Amino acid sequence: MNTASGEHARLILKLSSIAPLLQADTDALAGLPLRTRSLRAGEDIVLQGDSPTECCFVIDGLICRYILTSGGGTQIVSFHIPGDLPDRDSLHLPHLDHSIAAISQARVAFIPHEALQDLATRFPNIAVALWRDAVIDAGVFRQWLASLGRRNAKQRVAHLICEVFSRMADLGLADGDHFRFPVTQSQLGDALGLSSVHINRTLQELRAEKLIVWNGPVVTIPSLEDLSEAGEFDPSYLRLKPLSGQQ
Amino acid sequence: MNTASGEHARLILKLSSIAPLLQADTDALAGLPLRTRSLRAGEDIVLQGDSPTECCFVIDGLICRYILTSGGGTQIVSFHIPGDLPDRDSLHLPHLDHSIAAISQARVAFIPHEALQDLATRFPNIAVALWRDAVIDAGVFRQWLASLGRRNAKQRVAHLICEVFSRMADLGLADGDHFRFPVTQSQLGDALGLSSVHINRTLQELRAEKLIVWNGPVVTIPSLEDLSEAGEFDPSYLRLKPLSGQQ
DNA sequence: CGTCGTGTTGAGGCTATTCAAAGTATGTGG
DNA sequence: CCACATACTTTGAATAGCCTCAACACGACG
Repeated sequence: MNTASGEHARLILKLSSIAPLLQADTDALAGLPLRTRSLRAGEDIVLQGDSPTECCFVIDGLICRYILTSGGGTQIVSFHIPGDLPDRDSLHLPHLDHSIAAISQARVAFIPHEALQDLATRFPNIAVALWRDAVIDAGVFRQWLASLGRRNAKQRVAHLICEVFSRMADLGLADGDHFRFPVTQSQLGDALGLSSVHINRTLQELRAEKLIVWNGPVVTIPSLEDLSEAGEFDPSYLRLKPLSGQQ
Repeated sequence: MNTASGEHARLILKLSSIAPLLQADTDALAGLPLRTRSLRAGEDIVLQGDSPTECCFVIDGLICRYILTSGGGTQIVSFHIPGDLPDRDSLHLPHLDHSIAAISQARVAFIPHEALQDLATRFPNIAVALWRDAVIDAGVFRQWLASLGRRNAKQRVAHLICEVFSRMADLGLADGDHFRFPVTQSQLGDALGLSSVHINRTLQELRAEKLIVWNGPVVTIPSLEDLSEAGEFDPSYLRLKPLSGQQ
């Protein structure tokens, strides 16, 4: 009925990589109304406390979710790359407990809650894909908790770089040993619970040890093995098990 | 068909508080095979790396999930009270990225993955309840991240106490202004990314300011308002919005 | 009675912070 | 093409928060 545009194709690709979808499922997804929007770097998409009526789907660029503390601090709780649905949970939340913003220049598409909710109700496979997507998210949160709670600055940076690289490589968004990660050192600090000054010194150490090369927005990882060891990174938490008893 | 035992009733109560269930849904839940087990304090239930074939449901006592770092550190990533399904996500994970253990003496029930998966497939309302349960979990993770990343020791302790108290009060497990929270100071440190020594001093401060009273396993909160302010705690992230377009 | 787990206290040290300033792009308007 | 503004990185110095190590107190328990 509806020819899938590039955006629809990307969404279908993403969800079908999480849970197996049938023709009927992908057809339904292809018919979703999408409203695309371009964003400047730093622009907010949804604010803490909002009750959005749409879900945001990342087409291009880097997006983050963050929480403001009353002392004026910022805690970035996740980074989102093309294919992600940063506020998938807003389907169920009365008020967002966090804001969503574009880190770099970005392009996103908005999907009305109603439409997505409707699909999730009528197409169980789609609901399962969204649910399972949330499960991966939770695994990432747990690893971040382990970083902020029990890893030192060098390990935190190394772990984060490994995580983002792995997720990008998975979707074909990395180019060999390097990838675009256009964050400032201050944003890195806000993600890892450190000051920008300390991030700067930690990056210098990592560079001196040839564990990373950071050129503008491009990060190069000479040896993923070495960096993984430095950040005690084990990628298994990023992958789901194949569905049993379904398909 | 099957008369719901106390355990089944508790599970049904919990899930129906998250998403509306119909008679058919609750009947199906009442028929779930449950294997109960008693645990000593400190006993592990599932280990990091395991591939459990059952989900664990908390009937009584305090349970936690934790991650071990290679340096020997422990990061507790969540506490679980009666009614919780600590390893609900194991339905989708090939290998657990964390361990689960009993903090206090506890009683849990195990539900085979197969049976729960089957119910989720056949009864969409049950799948939605489980999914939404995962969404709350994620909100709690985000708040923990904000604590570990951007709040000081006193705020972290205050926030955690408020969170656990609120969750318990919600389920009728708190008694007025006090509740059972049988954690050691060392475990508190492992949850909040602090040393037990520093937890000890922080608790002394909070006691001196009459923000908490800690008597053995029982915590009393003289003024929830004051403690919430000290921990910049806002309970709204613990609650879901009512489902629209479904019932 | 000794042992173990837990809470408490002190001293010293390290990690990371804050404040401050200077250096380096990059862009903008005249 | 220069003057200027803005954003980000880098460096230094002083300080604070939290950690580690160590010791001791106390109750529970075999």
